[in-house]
Amino acid sequence: MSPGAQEPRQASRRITVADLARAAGVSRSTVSLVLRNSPLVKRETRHRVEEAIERLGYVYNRSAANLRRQTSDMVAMVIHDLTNPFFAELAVGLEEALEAAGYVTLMANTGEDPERQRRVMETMREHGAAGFILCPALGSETRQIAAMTDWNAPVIQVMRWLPGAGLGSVAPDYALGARMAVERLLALGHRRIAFLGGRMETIVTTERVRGYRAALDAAGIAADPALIVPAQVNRGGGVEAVRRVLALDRAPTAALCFSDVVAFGALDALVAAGLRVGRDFSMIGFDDIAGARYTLPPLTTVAAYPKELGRRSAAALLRRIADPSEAPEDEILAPSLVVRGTCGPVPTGA
Amino acid sequence: MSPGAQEPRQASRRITVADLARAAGVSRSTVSLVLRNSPLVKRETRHRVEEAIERLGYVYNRSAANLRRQTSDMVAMVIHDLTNPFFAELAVGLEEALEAAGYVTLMANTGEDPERQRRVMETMREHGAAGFILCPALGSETRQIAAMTDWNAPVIQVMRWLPGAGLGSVAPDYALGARMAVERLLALGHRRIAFLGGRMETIVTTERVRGYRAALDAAGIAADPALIVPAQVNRGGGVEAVRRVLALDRAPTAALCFSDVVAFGALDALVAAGLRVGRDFSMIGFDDIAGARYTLPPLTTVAAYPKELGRRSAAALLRRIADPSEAPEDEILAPSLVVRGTCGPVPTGA
DNA sequence: ATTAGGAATTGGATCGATCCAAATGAATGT
DNA sequence: ACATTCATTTGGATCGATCCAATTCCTAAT
Repeated sequence: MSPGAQEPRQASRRITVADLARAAGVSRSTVSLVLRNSPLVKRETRHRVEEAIERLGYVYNRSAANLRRQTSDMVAMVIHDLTNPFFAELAVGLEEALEAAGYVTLMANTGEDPERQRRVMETMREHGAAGFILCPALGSETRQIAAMTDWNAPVIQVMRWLPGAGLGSVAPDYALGARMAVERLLALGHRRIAFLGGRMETIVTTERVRGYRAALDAAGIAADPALIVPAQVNRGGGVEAVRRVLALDRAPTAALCFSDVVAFGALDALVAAGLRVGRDFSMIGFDDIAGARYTLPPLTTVAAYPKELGRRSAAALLRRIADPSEAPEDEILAPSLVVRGTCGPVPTGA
Repeated sequence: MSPGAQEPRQASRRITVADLARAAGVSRSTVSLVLRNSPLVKRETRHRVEEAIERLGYVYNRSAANLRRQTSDMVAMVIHDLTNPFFAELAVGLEEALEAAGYVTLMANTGEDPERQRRVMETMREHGAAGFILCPALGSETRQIAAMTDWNAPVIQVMRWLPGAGLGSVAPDYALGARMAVERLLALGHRRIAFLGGRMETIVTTERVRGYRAALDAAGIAADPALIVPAQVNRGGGVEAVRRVLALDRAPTAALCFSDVVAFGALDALVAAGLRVGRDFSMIGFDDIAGARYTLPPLTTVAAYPKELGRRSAAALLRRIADPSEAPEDEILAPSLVVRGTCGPVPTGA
């Protein structure tokens, strides 16, 4: 290529309905009807317009259409941590359902920063998002979130929720899930059962601990505070928490982990300590993320169905968009216990 | 609440610049100047308008503004698998950088479906996305992707790329990373080194295998085809691949895994087989995702810096948006080897 | 030939903000 | 008092598609 022969980008004017109208010899109105698949247009006219669309390489402008129609086909998804596999799966289920319904997804990751959360939600509002799926960042102020009720776009909280925000939510029954898990361990004869990982500032943790306590209570066992070990919600947290409880005078024989990811770390730490998981020590995770079935032994866990949760929240949001007068609902999904290989009867020595 | 007392949602008309103008006793133009922080408006006028904004609860309409200005502040991010932690981290870095630059992110997960990919990209185009970040689904047709060059919005491919699409890309130097890893293993005395996981249909895999081969070649070692074991890119794949190579007549003493996630599974399988990783068997992962530092022993791996990759691709895209005449570039990031605990000298018995 | 009725099409106004050229206001200099 | 300059402000047109009421075109019935 000769020097300076840089092809200047042809800044050709955008093709609009007016251009199509001219090319097809009809009015803008007719073109618009064709674009929206109206049955009003004569077959032959439709063909002429479609031919023009093809020939001129027309691209429909959704923003312009939405402006005029006073509608929106964008939904905002505001998540606090997409690198958490649970949320990633949720996000995928959500996006899939929204796409199928003809919506596009505006995504933002807040990284647990309430200020960033406020900012991105404001921006998305200015973009005219038809609705919001929100997993609130830690430290979100109820007052601020509750103020969204008069944003005239519905909001659904997922996974976490702010009590009293009055917005509607979709989440698993954490307490029930934890209770089911602990009951299983109790049935296997375990009496010293730990709760590993999680942060007591989050409702997700407090709910799970509540279920854990309820199961012990029901069995007439006093919960030992030393066996409740909050820790980071990642592999490191699991390793750390296991080390902590194994150092105890009377170590537990079983544990419910805050999440599968924590359980992964816990598993590693137990193996490193020379314990055979499923025989010397029993363990249950929470979430049933995709990786859970591949640990060795495969992880017994409380399935929270993240993808399904995403689909449900999409459905709930779309319902509210379709009929805004409908009152916000709190949808609670029943978890189930997926029994794999990490649990066994309490060791005789213990 | 008495029956039928359902508060009808106040469908109050949207507040517009015209309303503000009326309320503040100025023209629409002046209001618009205030909204855009123009230095032209007198301080006192600005205050009056700002007061009106506050009082009426005005919400800026970005779509309308973008329509008139013939610009867009939306960027499309089309990813094939968000549940892969590597991509999740990449997505987070990307979104963070875009948000900081004042853009919002349109997100879609294609789940490796080229047809869905085509569909969502078309939709995002109709929404007027200013640019595209694309991690192409397996089986994407080069022809179709290459056609995006005249979409008049820049496209950057991340992680994967279609050779000859002429679009620009950002990716780590996979071959170099693999080569570095294998060279390390060679330096430790290993001679039978496996490559575990990956799918030969993806360029990511072929590039990594290329680097693996190059290192062996340079050391004068003939690559044994039996030691190259493609497998699913998840924990299960790692477990499977390890089982396969351990069953070999002459099992390897070390392995480079396609990714960290594969390495997680491989680690489990090695431990289950009674091998002490880092002593009896050496292993290197690829990616350095957040979980890599928490395995036991901590995983030695090739760092590909997913978050940084996200930031880089955002930067590259923004550059191209700012100056579309700039030619597409292929940006290749140097990986580095993060040495942790999974490698050691070749066992004497071997 | 005329009319009625449905099918198909259309022009002009509209959604909300911005651009542009032009007008107004205030302040200074002669 | 008048011209000149600079700082502010402004109406009307515009971005691209859609709505609406009204019109034109057909076909069939009288």
